[in-house]
Amino acid sequence: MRDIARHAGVSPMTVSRALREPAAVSEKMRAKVDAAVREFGYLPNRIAGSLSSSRSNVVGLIVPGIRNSLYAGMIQAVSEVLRANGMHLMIANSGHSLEDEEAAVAAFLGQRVCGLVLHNTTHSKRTREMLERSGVPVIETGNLPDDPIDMAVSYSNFEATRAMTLHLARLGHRKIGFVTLPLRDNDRSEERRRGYFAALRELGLPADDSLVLEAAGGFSEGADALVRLVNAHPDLDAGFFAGEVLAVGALFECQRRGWDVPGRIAIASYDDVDLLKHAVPSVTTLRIPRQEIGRRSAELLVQRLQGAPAERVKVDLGFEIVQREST
Amino acid sequence: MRDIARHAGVSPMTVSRALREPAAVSEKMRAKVDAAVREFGYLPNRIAGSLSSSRSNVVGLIVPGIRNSLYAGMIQAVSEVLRANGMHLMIANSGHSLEDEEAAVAAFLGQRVCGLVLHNTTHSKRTREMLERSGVPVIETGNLPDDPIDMAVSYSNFEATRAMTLHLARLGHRKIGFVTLPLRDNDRSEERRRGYFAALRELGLPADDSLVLEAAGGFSEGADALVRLVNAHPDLDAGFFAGEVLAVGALFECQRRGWDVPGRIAIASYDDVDLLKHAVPSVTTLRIPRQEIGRRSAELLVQRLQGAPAERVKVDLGFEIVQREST
DNA sequence: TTATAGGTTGGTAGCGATACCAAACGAAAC
DNA sequence: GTTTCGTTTGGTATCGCTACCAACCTATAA
Repeated sequence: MRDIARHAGVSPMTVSRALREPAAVSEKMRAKVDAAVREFGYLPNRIAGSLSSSRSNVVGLIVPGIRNSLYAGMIQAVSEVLRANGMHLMIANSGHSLEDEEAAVAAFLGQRVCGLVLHNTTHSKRTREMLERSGVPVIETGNLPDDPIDMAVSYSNFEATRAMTLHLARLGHRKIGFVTLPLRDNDRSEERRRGYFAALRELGLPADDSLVLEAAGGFSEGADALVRLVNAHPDLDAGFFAGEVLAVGALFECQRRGWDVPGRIAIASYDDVDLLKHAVPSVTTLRIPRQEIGRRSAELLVQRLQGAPAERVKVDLGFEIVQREST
Repeated sequence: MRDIARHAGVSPMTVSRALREPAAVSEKMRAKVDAAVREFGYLPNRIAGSLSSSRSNVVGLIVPGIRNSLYAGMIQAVSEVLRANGMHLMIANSGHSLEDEEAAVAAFLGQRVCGLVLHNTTHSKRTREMLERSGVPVIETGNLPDDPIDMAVSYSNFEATRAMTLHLARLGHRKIGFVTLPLRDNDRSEERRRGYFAALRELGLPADDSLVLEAAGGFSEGADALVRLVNAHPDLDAGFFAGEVLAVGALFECQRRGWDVPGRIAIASYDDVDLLKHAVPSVTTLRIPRQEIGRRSAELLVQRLQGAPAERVKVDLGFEIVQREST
């Protein structure tokens, strides 16, 4: 920057200003600076800028698994909002482990991110301490926390699962199996299980533990879970899968066995991905506004950074049941 | 850090060393520092560290679309290798536009990333200039570039498409349609198209332009493309889709119309995602080592940062044909 | 003409770490 | 006891930028 200033015949201060708030600098100066910047292809060092101003323009995002296409829409939305505001995104993987989350939070705070989005609402003690002490705006998402650290943007896993279970009963299904993703260290899965049982109780249906199966999230696991459920309960008339891959895996299994869906068994899924809409038959599911969650999260962060008061915000973006051919 | 030093009764220099290279500090000092660090929950400011040492531990990754699950495996692999080496990942979206890529590169260089991975091998003039001048290690991927900026890790889109087309012919298919993703600003798509025609020429089959259809990457677009191809060429006996979503969209369309696959028409896809393996029938496809590409890219960057000589490396990780039920 | 204000420009002092060299220390050799 | 060498510790300058305030314009009003 010193060089640019020299070559433009102005002070470094003027260069800095011309780049950050062009309006505060006379047209003549701005032209000189711009010319020199272009000539030398100068790129301001944001590291130095951040250190000096103790402001940064990087937001950290921690997701349980980058690989999971579920988060892709949310990540994209966050990324877009940030970019529109001249900010950047760093991503880390917590792999469903609270320790890894803690490490990622520490690393991000060390990088002095200006905001954090955590796809998780239960944290280790040290994670909460670090976050609270840092004063960095935090968004929690993935579930609606009882005691948010700062801000939360999500939907209720409990209500969503409950609603779909009631929906299946309304369609006449009496024996509804539920296949959940692993429950360990995962409050979302736990909430969903609770929602399922709450619905059964309301319906006066027997809340049989053997109707719930835990499965890792692959196609074969979905197929396998379906088969095990049907073997244990030959009168099963609906399967509700807490993940689109599980559901489609089960659907494929039905195709292989020649079982009519929904004639022999109905299949319902979680999350509205394109695949479910185009599958044959198309699959009934819960639409979770993933992108909207990402968008709102980023917007709340941006607002806070632009001076909005630091108040605990809790946004429930809801969900929707999408009835299709499979139920 | 000054505070920590005071409370530990040592100099700031010793704190800095105790944190970065514990071996260079006596046990006594290290213990004092560690105690103070723990007591105050001190997190070193990496921004200041980077500025001072003019080293950073952040790698930038630019992909055409975060949303596309294709890149997810690669991103995950990059992320894991970096984390294992104490580094971090920033992600940006180029949305298939060279201007957006240029903006992202400028932003990342401004952030003084220590390495860059670009999922693209054609760039704007200014992008190349910036990268070359910056001296930052760069990996290009997604295709094998003729004139790499620095390092390249990929496979050959041309060879892969050619090989699958030859494979379909070997299975007895004579009239093979090809559905490509949009060609604009996308050298990968262009290479694939070339590979397809090269195979037809080798086979002595007529290279009919109307056998190639351009389609955006959705399920309906795949279904639609299949229908249009069959209408134009009633004797079409195979469809090769340059994207798994397109292929499965076409497969679903066959199911809806009751067309036997591969009896009435064979379907081949690009990229080996789980969906293709579990679909009914399972789909023949090209296995592209996406994860391996991510892993190698990150490893090459890490090696370079650890002092490996700055030589132009070009790694071809190849591909594999996965023959399944659909052909 | 001088005072006053508003708008620009420049100088100086950090931001919080690390690089580099000098000082202090301790152990081994004489 | 002194010298010497190697290791550990500390001081100072600096990384490249921005915050803050002082100095300087130019124009308008008194």
